[in-house]
Amino acid sequence: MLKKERHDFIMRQINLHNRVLTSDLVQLLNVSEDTIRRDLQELVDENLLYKVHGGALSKSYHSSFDDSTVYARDSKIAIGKKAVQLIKDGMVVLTGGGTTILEFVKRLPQGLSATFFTISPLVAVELAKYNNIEVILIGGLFSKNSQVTYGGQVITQLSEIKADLCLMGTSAIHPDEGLTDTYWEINQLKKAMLACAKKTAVLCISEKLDIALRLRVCPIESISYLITELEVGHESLAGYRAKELNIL
Amino acid sequence: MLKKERHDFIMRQINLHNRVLTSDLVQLLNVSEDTIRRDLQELVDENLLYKVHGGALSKSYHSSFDDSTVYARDSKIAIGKKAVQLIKDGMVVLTGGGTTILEFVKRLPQGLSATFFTISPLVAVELAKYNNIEVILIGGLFSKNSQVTYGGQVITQLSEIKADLCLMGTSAIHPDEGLTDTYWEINQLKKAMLACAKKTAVLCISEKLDIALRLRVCPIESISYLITELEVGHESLAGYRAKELNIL
DNA sequence: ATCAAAACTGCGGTAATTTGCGCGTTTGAT
DNA sequence: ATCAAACGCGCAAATTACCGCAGTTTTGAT
Repeated sequence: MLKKERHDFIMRQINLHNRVLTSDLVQLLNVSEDTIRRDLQELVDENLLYKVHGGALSKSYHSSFDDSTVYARDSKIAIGKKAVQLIKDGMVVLTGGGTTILEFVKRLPQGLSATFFTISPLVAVELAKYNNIEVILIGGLFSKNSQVTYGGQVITQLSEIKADLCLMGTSAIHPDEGLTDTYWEINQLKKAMLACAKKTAVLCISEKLDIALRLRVCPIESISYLITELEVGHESLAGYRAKELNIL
Repeated sequence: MLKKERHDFIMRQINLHNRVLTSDLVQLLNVSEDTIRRDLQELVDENLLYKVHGGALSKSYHSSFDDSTVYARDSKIAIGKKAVQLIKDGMVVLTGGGTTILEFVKRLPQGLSATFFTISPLVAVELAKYNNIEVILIGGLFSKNSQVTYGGQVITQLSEIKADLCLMGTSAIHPDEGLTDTYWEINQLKKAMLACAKKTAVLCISEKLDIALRLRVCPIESISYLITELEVGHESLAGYRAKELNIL
């Protein structure tokens, strides 16, 4: 393999995953560590990436402030990490959109082999960074507010899917009222998503607990897992524990 | 064997494999290394390939790996501005993906009222910033390389659309060979896109001119507009002017 | 057809690039 | 504090690139 090809390969990995480990590159490209280190140094000289102990990082990754402006990001990261535990090799997963789901996707293990359906373009782009994940983006009208696809076409396509697990963010959850939402279309969408998955996990930062909105998506019993940033035994979750859904 | 024959042979290898090793060419063509090196140098002078230590790489191959900093961004912005002129209120537009298309979208007038179909999640997200544009994202398998949806489902959905204009980026364009591409799936996709639009505009930075890859998408006659960053009268476009497509 | 100029090719010698390895140093986690 | 992993530096071997030269072929004009 020519040096230029290695450089291109490395840059591709960087653009795809925002980071790369020296040891991984050694295996993937089948050259010595020294060569990789020299390659990385040359790419640094060309101002194309940052080098760190153990590998390299994307330049744009650091300069993009997108992440830091995410509301309650720490909570969402914690939720994302917990949600990752539910994912096993070979699973068919359906996800919604939203910043919480996005944090979850970013924390999936590199080698994971699975199939993901999603209605969120941003989630799809993030999922595409994993080599062994097949990504199917469900198309339809694109919602400017929620940044997900919706409408009849989406619901029709959902009805043809059978997923092992559905992961969705939430607008509001309440022990008695269950999942609720404000917009009719989103409401319909969530119902369709629930219907096509064996199990459903709801990702929910604690401040959205105990709230009920106008439109009912489903009763609390339809949910398999509730994932918040709180400890499992936290008192705020008492009302949900009584409903015998799994709390993570 | 004549020099011209060697050059053709080398270019064929390049278009086929995107790369070629000097040592291989020495064996295949049964000439000295110096001759090969001189051949490669001449092809570089003709702007047909990149020479690297140990061999040469295809130009289009190289540009298909976009750097994190958008490659040739200024050119793409210029192309985007020209493409905007083709868009009128009420139009139904179909777009592909890629950084050039993205620059085009960013330069649409704010008040524009139109319907956009797209196979690119990133384009969809960008289009969603316009209040009066209806965005329909065409769903399907998501390509990790091209960052667009593809596959049978996409093609089926495309067949149900009738668009006024199709805007697509390009891997390579050639006066005689027309539009060509390297990947089968993308090739099929582009054919389907062409088929469902009344007119097609190809957005193409000048360095992708006069290149032919393995798979044929369509002859030059199927294209309505060719948009490059060059002036309309630029000499590089002479071969295309003869084909009576509109050059912007 | 003939001859000179230009182009092409291979060869020898030299310079530059690339790569892997050894080895002492630095780094980061426990 | 300690230790393994990661790092950087210099060196040597191998490969590749470059330069000038000479022999051969092609070109083009008479």
